[in-house]
Amino acid sequence: MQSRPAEAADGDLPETDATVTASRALLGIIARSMVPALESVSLPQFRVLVVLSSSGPLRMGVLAEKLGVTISTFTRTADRLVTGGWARRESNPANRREVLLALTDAGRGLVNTVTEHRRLLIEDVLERMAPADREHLGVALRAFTNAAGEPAAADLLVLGL
Amino acid sequence: MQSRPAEAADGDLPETDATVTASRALLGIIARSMVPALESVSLPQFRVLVVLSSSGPLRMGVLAEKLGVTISTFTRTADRLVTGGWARRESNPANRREVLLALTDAGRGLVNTVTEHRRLLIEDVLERMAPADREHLGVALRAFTNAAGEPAAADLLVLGL
DNA sequence: CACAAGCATTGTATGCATGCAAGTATCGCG
DNA sequence: CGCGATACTTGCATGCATACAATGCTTGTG
Repeated sequence: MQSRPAEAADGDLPETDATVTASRALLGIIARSMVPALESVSLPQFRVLVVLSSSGPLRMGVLAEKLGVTISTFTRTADRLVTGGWARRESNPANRREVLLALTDAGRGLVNTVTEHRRLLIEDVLERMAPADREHLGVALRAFTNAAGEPAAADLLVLGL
Repeated sequence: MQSRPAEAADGDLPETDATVTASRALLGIIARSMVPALESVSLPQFRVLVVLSSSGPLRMGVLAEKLGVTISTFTRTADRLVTGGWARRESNPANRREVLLALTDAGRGLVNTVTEHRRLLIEDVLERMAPADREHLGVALRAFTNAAGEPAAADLLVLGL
């Protein structure tokens, strides 16, 4: 019934457990940082805001593609974001059949709030660590990130960021 | 437009960036590990399975409470899980107005698959790190987890685990 | 035993996400 | 200039999540 720490299988590294556990802590932080935003917009909607905030205005079709939904689906999502005041439709003067979706200040603010909140929470934890541990963590995490490679953007979007 | 690494505010620790970045890598892993499961059940449904897998059978009301939804909402969710073969309703002989929800083997298997997949992905990354970095990571992550404290179960549930 | 309290399911209704198919406006090429 | 291709939007339909109110058993207590 319980999730025992696995009977130390063959290839098991002793660090695996620590990492799995830490990932839960980190997840808790990430989740907590998103709660306020999710009271304003849905997860799929928030994903759109995140994408826009790191890319700038994009065409409807491109966004639909990035999010892995059909264009028609995305049209409604965009409708809701626009209605909510989080995003704005802009027409491209150079090609009037294209519609660009852009963040409003409110939309950008929502994403920034989450990002900053998350930073604060993480910093909070770091500040409670011994300086030596903290330094080691910095070095080791860089190595970890390196070894992990770029998380496919699509993967991250599964969970909304 | 871009998410600049913040203009090195006052209290900023140099490790914050590394941690934020690593958290993205970790999130990518977690997300990827869940993708297969999410093709079978929805996120809210998966959360139920996760809770059950670490607690054993629970009463409907308790589960609804844990998930932060009304009992009526949860009844339907349970319906879907039962229909899908992931969970089973059991009546408590000792108190026949109570209904327990329990994982089926399929349900337990689904959760285990995700957990194991996640472990594998993490181990994969760790194996690509220099042994020294890996050791440091282990030590430092334990300290991090410690400093972070137990992530409130409710927080974790926001993202489905 | 009768009745209030406890526990879950059902009826009803809303909103979001999603997709297929049809419709509309615009562009670009011949 | 006209017609096929592009880029979105709309109509229509489904499924999930959600909640409030009403209903139906069960328990426990007086």
